[in-house]
Amino acid sequence: MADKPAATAATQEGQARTKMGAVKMDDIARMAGVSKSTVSRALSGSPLVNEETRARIQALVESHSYRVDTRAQGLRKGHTHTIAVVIPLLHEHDQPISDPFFLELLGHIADAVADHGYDLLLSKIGPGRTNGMADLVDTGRVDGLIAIGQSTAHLGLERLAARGMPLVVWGAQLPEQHYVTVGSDNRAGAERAVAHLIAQGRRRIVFLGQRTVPEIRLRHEGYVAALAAAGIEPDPALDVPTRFASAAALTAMRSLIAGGASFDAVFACSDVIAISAIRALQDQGLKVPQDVAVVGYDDIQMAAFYNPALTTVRQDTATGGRLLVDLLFAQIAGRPARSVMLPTELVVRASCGAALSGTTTPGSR
Amino acid sequence: MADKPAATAATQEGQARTKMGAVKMDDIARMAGVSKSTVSRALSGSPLVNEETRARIQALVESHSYRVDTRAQGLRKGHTHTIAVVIPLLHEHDQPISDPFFLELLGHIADAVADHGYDLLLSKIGPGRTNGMADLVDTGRVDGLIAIGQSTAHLGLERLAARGMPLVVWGAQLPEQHYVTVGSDNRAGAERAVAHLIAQGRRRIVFLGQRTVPEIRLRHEGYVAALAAAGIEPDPALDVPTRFASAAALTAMRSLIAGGASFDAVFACSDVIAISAIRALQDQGLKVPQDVAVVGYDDIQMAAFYNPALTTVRQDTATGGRLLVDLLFAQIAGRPARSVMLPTELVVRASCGAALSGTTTPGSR
DNA sequence: ATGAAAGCGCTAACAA
DNA sequence: TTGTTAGCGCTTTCAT
Repeated sequence: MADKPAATAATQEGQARTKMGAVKMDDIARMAGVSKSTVSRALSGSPLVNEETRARIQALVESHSYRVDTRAQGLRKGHTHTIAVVIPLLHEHDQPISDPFFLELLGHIADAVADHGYDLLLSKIGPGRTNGMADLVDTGRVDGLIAIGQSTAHLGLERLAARGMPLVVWGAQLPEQHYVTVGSDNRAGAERAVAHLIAQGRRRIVFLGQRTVPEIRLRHEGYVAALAAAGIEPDPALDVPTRFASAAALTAMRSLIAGGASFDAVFACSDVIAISAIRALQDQGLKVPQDVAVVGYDDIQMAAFYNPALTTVRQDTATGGRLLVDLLFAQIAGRPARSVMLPTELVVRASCGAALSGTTTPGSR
Repeated sequence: MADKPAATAATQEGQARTKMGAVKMDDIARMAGVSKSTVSRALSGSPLVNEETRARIQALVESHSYRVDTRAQGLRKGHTHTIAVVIPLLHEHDQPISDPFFLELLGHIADAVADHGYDLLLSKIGPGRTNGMADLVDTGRVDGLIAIGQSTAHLGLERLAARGMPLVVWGAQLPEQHYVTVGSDNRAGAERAVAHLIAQGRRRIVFLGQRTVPEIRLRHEGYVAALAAAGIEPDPALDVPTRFASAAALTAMRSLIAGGASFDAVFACSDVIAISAIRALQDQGLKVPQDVAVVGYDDIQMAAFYNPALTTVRQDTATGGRLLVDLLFAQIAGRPARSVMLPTELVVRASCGAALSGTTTPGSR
């Protein structure tokens, strides 16, 4: 590890940097026999620079693999070319949760951000400290914020938006809300899923999810609406709160079963929760979907591969992620941005006990 | 959304910013009746500043919620206080994969980075373009790099390390390698798992994973070693390459079955792959573990909740993530850093058909 | 078509 | 203990 660099160093004649002392715009200028300003212009594609000069500069830039210092550039131009993604739920109870849904969404956001030529800062700021989010832009680290899940931060988010901070959040669209959200139609998605369960002849349907989260509250409304449409009175005993982690869901389901509750279906507020619930049911010798039908939410990749394959409400993370980013850039550019509610799709597979002839298996369609 | 800010604005007397025009250090200095330098000193906890002055400055800073501009600070001090995490596999074939293992590791890295008071830049640079990684630090965007999975970028990573760039990669420890890695003992982990399968009486064991990835190659070595120890000759027909995505694994497994291969166990190179494989087996009416025993790798949270619960080789993402970060900071500080190989643990659950009396179910221990 | 000079917001000598 | 003066590396008037 000692001589290799030296050897390489001897190769290039200019040898800009061996380890430190990166080449700067001034250096390129000197070598090209022009001024800093000209180099700057050449690099930013200004038309007021001689083609020949530009070529000479380009060559130098290449051969020395010079890159403009974005930090200095940003300081001068007043922006950062990076946006932050904040995932409150990433640190539920100081333990990273690992819901695949987040990574899927994050992946799409990363793509979209990169397409705009921006960098992405991932922040672990919790929902409690929205001023932490504000700092991110106040200290000139990012140009805007994307929050995934409003969680309990609603008020804080309102404050940020009121301050004119570029901000888009993935989550529920609340009444009287002043910040921009992108999210699926939680109410309709849940209603549709529960209606489907009812159509299968299920009547005692468990609601598995924590209603303190705005999106979950909307899903609960959909649940209630579907029941109402069928003339069913919601039973409080079947309203089971649980966090998004597998273990929490398992525990919740187990104690429901232990409590002797009677039910024939479960509407779980995420696929991860659904999977844990199924596990708990099977452990007790209950068959899914025969004894208990289960529907999840999200349609994470693994949903199709579980056994039984999971019926679930698909959230379109691809267009969601892109929209999140587009709306943020609109705000940064000073253009108006309006909240968007994405339609959901009920993906019927085996776990809900629907027309088994049509069981959707991955790859089979 | 129009009058709220105005109302709030009237509340605070100083009213630093309504929307733009963030307050700067100069402003605080003027208000405090001191110079910029004094403010700078006060804020950085310098001992050469009068306590009373410091208090006055602090008060102003609070009331105007002033934050120093990290971009300017970094420009001056020569660092960025942010490090980049590059996940090559995040964009296999232009499609984001969503292996929970990555999120778990990423979460721990995020924690550790935050503990150091640094920011985390998430980059989608692919394994092919390691010069893209170099740019990240050359353009002054980050102080160092963490690559998750060396994938096919080995040579590029070597070059970066040779240039003296702070870099740590999660992956396999290759011979003659000049960059620092953190990773589990892939060879031993795989060997142990396969040996366990053999101990259950299985002899025809499928290897499910792509050997072009260094870590997978090591796992294959372990697989071969375990077979050899039992006097079993590896059958090339049972060496099934597959990418990390669920769909790819499903396809691979299906065509193996369709090809009429005979086998009684599967060693899958990730839990996601294992789950898809089980799905494929069950679709064909094969029982797991009775007909085919399956072992996975990673021990993602969901492994315990699958049906059957997955026997798997646990990789300790918590200490892995922390180590990755610690070693990177060591390099940044100019301290020496040595590669670390983490021990793995075989977590025996139902899918491998081991002593079923002891089936490990989540929460039951 | 190019150069000189003035900053972007901050820190770090060097003085006082 | 505090202020003054230079920059960090770049962009951008304003001249030429």
